[in-house]
Amino acid sequence: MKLDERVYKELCRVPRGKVTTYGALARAVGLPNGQRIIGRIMKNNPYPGIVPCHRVVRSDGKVGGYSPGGMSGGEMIKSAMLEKEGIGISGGKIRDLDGSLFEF
DNA sequence: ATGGCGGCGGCAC
DNA sequence: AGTGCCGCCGCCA
Repeated sequence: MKLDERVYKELCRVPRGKVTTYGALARAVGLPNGQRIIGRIMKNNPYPGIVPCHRVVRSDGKVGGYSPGGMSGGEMIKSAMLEKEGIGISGGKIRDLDGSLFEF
């Protein structure tokens, strides 16, 4: 199975209301340092709407990028979606409702 | 087969 | 605490 497939599958395991990181996802598919590849794969996401690519965030607390179909400025949309799923965001950072950093 | 590139990560200022 | 820079690894020309 191609790497992409595994990543998408792995990503689907992430339940609504929770998030994962690029690095974690990379490790999950056997690439300890393949964070970049994950981003690439998200960009090429062939299953928009099926694979929750918006649920992938950066390990430093920022939401990270989002370019569905190559459109730009999708990061705000990404945050909006995350908040809809119960994930708190403020100042471009992922926060829990009480202001503490979100845990992965 | 080689080079360039990317929705990042971590350590160093 | 915030910003910058370099590193690492698979995919597509």
